[in-house]
Amino acid sequence: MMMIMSSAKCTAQPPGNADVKVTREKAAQHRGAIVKAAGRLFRARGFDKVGVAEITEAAGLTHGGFYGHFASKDALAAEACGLVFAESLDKLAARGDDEAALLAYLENYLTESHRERRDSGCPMPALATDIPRQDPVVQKRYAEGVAAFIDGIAKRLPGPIALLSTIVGGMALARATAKAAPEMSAQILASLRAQLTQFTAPPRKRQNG
Amino acid sequence: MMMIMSSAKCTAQPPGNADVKVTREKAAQHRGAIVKAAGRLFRARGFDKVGVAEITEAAGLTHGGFYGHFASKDALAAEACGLVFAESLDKLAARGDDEAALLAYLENYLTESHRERRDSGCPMPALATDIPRQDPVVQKRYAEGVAAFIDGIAKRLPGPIALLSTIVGGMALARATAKAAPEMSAQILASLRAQLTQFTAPPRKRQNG
DNA sequence: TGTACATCAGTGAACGCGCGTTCACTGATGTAC
DNA sequence: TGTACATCAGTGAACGCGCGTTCACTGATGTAC
Repeated sequence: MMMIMSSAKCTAQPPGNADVKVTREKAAQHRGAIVKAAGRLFRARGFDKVGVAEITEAAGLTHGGFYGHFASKDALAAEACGLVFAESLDKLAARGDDEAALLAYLENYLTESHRERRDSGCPMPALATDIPRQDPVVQKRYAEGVAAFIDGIAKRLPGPIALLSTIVGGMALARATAKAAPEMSAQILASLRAQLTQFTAPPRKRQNG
Repeated sequence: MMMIMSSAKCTAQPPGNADVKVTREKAAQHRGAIVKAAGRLFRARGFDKVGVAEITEAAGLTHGGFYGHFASKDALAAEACGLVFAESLDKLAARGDDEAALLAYLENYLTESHRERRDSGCPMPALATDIPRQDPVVQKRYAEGVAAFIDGIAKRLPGPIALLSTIVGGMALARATAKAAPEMSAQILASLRAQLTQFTAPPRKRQNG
């Protein structure tokens, strides 16, 4: 209204960034950066509260190119889910194959530090209640991750399912109550840490799961 | 384009339902129906995946009148959170005050039936990972509910925090893996049910939480 | 090695949709007389 | 008890916003010769 302009696009100025195309190697790095950013953001806030634009921006890109890398947001979610489980399993593996290694892992798991780093922490309590509503491929990746954790624990201690349920539920509850009832939240973690030794006791009657 | 009509509203026909106003008692029932429907829908799909329109429709109303009952969707979420915890605590209380009552409650808790009835089941595994991102009042109601459950368990058995963490985490994991790995999901619940007797064993060394 | 051109990774505007919230309006309720 | 009117619970259209996805376009990459 103020300025009379043709409706043709303004072609005088280049569109901001000069590097619109990039090496294939660089493109692969971009793809990896998107998956990594998605892994952090999805854990931090859940699949549905993080947009494609925010993920690509966190990876240093714009959202338009996203669908050159992934068929859909769900496809990215599945890949990110696989990645974060693989990373978490690596953390456990890096500590060793024996009972002491697992206990060290669990001591670290049940801390306020882990509670606050939801974006880089264990994907199981971070994503658990979102999963049933996600794409089947995401659910598959999650279930594979849970199975791998059960196996990983079983290798080091008997009764892996009870142990996994306890730490996942404890962390979820500690996070859910951290702001409104910080003392109870800390008490949940402290209580579970103190009971870790019970899992190392020799098997009593049966050791299901 | 096809029909020439004035832009004035069509006043010839009454707007559908004749009963636009209603008894105060009826209005209070409507309010209760909204909270109840919200309690079910929020548990089933999470706070952010359920809209105000869907909730009011489930209560037999339209969305326009919602803000005559509640200041915001968050305010409803807080009230619904309080309601579903109160209902769940009542279910435990209804079974009695002793250890056997709690075990009966837990046996029922750790079932596929409860797993599938997320909308009417325990709010803790249904809402856990959503809570840290919700309104502070919602977080407060949730934390109060968790505290009440810990107290309710402690009244009947020692070690309430480990027990609560186990069942909440186990149910969350069972639900998250139910579709992609149904056998593992069932195994999680079966394993935890089988281990319930361990919680009744006389205290060994310490009984934190 | 040098050149000409096709490819294609990335950009940014745009689309359609659903959401939380607002608002003018309706007409039965409930009250003042 | 009867009447006249103010109240207010509920309706449905509309608003602004953010989202997932699409698309015309850009220009460096990488290849054919």
